[in-house]
Amino acid sequence: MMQTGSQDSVETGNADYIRMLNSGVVLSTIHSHEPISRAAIAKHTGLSRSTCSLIADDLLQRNLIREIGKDKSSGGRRGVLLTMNYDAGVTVGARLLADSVDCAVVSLRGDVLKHRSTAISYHADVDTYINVLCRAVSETIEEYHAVSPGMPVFGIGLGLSGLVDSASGESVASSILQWDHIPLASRAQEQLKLPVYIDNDVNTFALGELWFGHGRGVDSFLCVTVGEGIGLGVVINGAIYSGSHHGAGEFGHTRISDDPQAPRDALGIQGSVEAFSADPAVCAYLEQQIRQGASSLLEAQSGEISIDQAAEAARRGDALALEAFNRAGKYLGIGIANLISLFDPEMIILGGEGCAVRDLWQPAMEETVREQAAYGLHRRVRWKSVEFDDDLWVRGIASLVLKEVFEGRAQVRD
Amino acid sequence: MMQTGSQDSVETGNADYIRMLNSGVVLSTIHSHEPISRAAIAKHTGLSRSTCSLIADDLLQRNLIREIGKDKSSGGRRGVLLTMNYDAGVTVGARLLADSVDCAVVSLRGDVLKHRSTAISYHADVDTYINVLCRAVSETIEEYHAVSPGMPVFGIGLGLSGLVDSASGESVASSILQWDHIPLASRAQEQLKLPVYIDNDVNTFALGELWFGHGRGVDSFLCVTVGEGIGLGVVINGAIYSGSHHGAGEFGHTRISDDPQAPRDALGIQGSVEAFSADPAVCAYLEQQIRQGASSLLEAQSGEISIDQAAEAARRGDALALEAFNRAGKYLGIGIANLISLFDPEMIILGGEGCAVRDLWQPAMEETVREQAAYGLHRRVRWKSVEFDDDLWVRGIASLVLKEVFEGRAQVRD
DNA sequence: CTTACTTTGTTTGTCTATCGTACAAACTAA
DNA sequence: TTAGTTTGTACGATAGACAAACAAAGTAAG
Repeated sequence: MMQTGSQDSVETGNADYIRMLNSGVVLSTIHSHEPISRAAIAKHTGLSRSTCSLIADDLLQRNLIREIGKDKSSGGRRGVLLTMNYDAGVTVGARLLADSVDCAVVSLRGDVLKHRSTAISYHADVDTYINVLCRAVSETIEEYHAVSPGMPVFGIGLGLSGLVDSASGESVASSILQWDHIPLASRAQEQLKLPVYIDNDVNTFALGELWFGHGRGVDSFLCVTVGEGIGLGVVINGAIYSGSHHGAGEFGHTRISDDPQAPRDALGIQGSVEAFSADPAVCAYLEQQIRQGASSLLEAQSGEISIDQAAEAARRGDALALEAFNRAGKYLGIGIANLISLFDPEMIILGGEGCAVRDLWQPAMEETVREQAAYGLHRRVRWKSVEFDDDLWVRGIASLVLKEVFEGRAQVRD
Repeated sequence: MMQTGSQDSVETGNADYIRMLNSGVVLSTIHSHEPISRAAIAKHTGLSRSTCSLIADDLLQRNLIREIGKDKSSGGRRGVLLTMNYDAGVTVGARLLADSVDCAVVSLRGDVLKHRSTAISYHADVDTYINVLCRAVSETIEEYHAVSPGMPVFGIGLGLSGLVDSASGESVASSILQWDHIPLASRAQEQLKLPVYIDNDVNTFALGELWFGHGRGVDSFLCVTVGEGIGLGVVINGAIYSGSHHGAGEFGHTRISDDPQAPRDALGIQGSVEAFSADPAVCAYLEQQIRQGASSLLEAQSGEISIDQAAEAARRGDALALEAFNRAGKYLGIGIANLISLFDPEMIILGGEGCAVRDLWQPAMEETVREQAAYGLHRRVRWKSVEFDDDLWVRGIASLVLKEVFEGRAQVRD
């Protein structure tokens, strides 16, 4: 044999494949309907009772699920209830930020068991950053193991902003960390001696919602995050969509204004959603208005205004601050209405740091969406929002590992 | 049995499913690499030679493929070459427009064999429209059968603008035909006694490109059509994406301007791509500028200006007309740059009636995209465009039927 | 022309996963 | 106690994929 041939990357089926497929279906049915009996799984999935039994036995042997007591009777023999085996081990999620690493141990239930933040000097070089990152992860695991000794760790998830090639484990481009084609996953894996998975942080946020949050059982939805930037995680057919070059979901950099005076975002793009509605944009707008003589509680402020100060002023009734948040909401609404027109999602989930002040911008956002969405599609969208919580970020990132575990690729010891 | 149970719509696998899957893979390998031998198919797909042989025999028996002579020898026994059996039958595609029906017989190769347009009185009621439509289809088939008697017709595809539920065969909402929840497919099927499939016309355009055009073998791409409106067909993972409520791809109605003076589109949305860049928008802009006293070759024009007149003036060097097309291109560029940021497609295909004057707006469009796309993602997009041709629309619509045939759901007689 | 070597397509036997049916166990209600 | 349900398992049938063996058909060298 000279060469294996040019193997197109098409998915073909065989007995193994079909078992993997059905196994995954059974597992996710248990995950989303637990506790549930074998017979009920059969009804839900359309698989035969015998097949479900065989698969369940297999999952029990692999220690991925557990039997816990019996169901109520529905007229006959009581079913044996199955649940995920959430105590089989834990996962780790770490969020890579410009000046710190947020690291957490997360249970298979999605509970954050240990969470710590480690400072990193701004613009540290790549080697230093990776070293500090790995030490932070190791120490977090050690601290956790001091309390729960011997608990297996399935793997480490890393989340960062920018373009990330999750398949190859490479950070392709990151505006915050200034990284360019860094083989992050393999380098971290070398040091940590555990499987490492990486992805864009907004994608992982969406993944967390898909596994644990509002997105459970929802086929396609969008996660819009508001904060330092504006992010978008796209879930289509129950899977993250990241485009052909890992660049899908750059919602913050889409333009919604043709005004030559419009502000610019971090990438220098003018009139983008981020340039109007991200936290820094709100602050910059306020500073500019005050410089131009607008009256506000904040004008006493010397120099830069923080988003917290702006929110406080707005809550005290400051007209200028209220208008600044309104404006942000309005432009975010234009962008989100565009998303609805393009993706027609089943659900939109709002998240991110900016949700802490959601009450200040959401009304304006919703009004704009109502005015603008084509064919009234916005009325069919289910809206959800998550209270801001750092745990949600790391939980989502840890879900990267979870996906491997639950899809049967990770081996679970006793 | 009280009820069948709540059958989630998850895809489970069994022996039939896997054969269908592999059959489809083999067929599409033949389609994209024909003529090709059984052994070469095995190399391409990763399936074993014996499986490929069995599947090929099955396809031969079902008359979907043919053996045509032998391959050149590559050192040993010569392989038997297989191709699609393009002569097994034909399909029909009909495009439903406000005042006419475009109907064509299309070969399995994608060639348009017979094409005719039938006028329909503007705003005819639903019953009348469907009757005229069905008669137009029947007559087109008859005319074709007069030349090629006895050729089997696999089915009819119908394409129309607006929201279309292709699964249930319902036209949910159509701004052009003023239809609301019309069970179009079943009603046409009753009269025509042939399987009828329907979808949004831009989706079918994309489908045509996926099967026959630039999209062959491309995993995810976007089709942007410019004309009376601005449309978008989204292909993700080799399949049309139409959203949760059939509303995905309403690109024309996304907003790219916050100017309170911005024009409105057919749905009344202000500052949308369609309001700036569709053909009527270009004409309206010209008329407005002339009313305001701008000088132009077109000012002699009494009343309305057509897009053809505008194009002619531009080609003669008329500064105002040139600027009008430039402006349309610039705004389309903003919209397309947004699409790149959101979808990160492998390829973008430009089509539609407006492509007849593409030279007048494309440079401005491309320049805007270059300036604006985040992370330079636009450089990785492959650009294609199709010369405007009415045949492309009906070919795409007929592909709806083709999909059924090639995926093995339609039965092929001898 | 003969021989050695390749490649293709088919045949055969083995393996595995699903499914339907049958059946025992477990439970309810009359 | 009995009749009827529901659950979980066991067993045989079926179907698909695959590997290995094999015959057919070709090439190339001597």
